[in-house]
Amino acid sequence: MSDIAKAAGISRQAVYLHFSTRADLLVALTRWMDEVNEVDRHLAPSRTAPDGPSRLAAFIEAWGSYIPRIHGVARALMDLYDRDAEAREAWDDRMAALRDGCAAAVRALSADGCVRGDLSEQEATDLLWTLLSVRNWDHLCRDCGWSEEVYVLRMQDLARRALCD
Amino acid sequence: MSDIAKAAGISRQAVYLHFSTRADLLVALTRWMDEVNEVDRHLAPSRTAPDGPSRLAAFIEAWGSYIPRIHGVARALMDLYDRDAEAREAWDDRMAALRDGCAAAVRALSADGCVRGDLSEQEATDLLWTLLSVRNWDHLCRDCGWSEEVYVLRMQDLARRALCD
DNA sequence: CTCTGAACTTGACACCGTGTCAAGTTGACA
DNA sequence: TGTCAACTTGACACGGTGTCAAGTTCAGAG
Repeated sequence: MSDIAKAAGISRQAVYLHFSTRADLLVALTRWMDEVNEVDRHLAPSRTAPDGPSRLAAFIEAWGSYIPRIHGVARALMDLYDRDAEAREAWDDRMAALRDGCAAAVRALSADGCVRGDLSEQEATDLLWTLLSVRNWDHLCRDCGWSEEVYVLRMQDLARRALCD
Repeated sequence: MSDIAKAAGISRQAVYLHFSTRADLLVALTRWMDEVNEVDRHLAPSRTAPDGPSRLAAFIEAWGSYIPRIHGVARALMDLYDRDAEAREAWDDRMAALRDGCAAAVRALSADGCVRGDLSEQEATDLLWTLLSVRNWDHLCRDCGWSEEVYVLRMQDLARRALCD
């Protein structure tokens, strides 16, 4: 909070005039970032994709270009996850939104008959949701040094292999 | 530290007679758990597997039965990661060990000519390493409610699909 | 049997970060 | 000119980590 106040050029106490707690600030920040980043506009190509596989690819493409922009806040939010109920709620809410996207992609695949027979829609969604986690992006792009482009390409490929016959 | 002292039936200060910091304690705990869990013995079936694919499967099997036992400590160590250099070192060390296992599995696959042509050995290792992360286990087995058996089966399948033609 | 030293005790204290509170300042604008 | 919101300084409580000092307990070596 001191650092934030310093960066904003106000006193530490003044920050509390706007956000009641550190978690509250982070939550407001996520909301603001969603607005600024125009999530819906980025997701449009995914929703209008002609078939299951291209919808999956477009979704991963959108997600892959979104993560780097929210990454810092996401990390801070994850850090608070175990210690603050509001932060947990905010994070769970964002992750639920991601899961919805995954579920929609899986349904589109399923409608095209592309999903493996031995995988329930739920399991397929779980799997995709896990593959696309922020942690995995972090691991591949930060720890392993993959570029964002390579991440998207490899993840598109991986998801298709994981979910389709 | 208070909780640990209470659980051990000694005073909080006495804990510091044995472990200089919280991180030091966690690091010692990981070492001790590795001994108790006989990591090497569990990894033996993987090392003696007749071919690449079965080595991969055996490795994932071993890892999948190992994670639940270290999970609590792993979480605590991950939590300290950003705040304590020693904890970071300990965690990185364990993850490097996991990566070695992944690299060995990839080499075994490669020797059998099973690895996809468009994937370098390093990329394949990165991918497997990411798939097998503790976070992913957490996500699938805790958040998604997969059983440990299902995790192993699905992950074996996923890894094969991800790495092989 | 006594002395020593290791393991432990109690009871302080410093430091840091979060969050709270009170009293005073500044400046726009009705 | 007076009011109100945004801000200031300066204090404080609380919880967690880590430190320090002084005293206790007890097994075992001499």
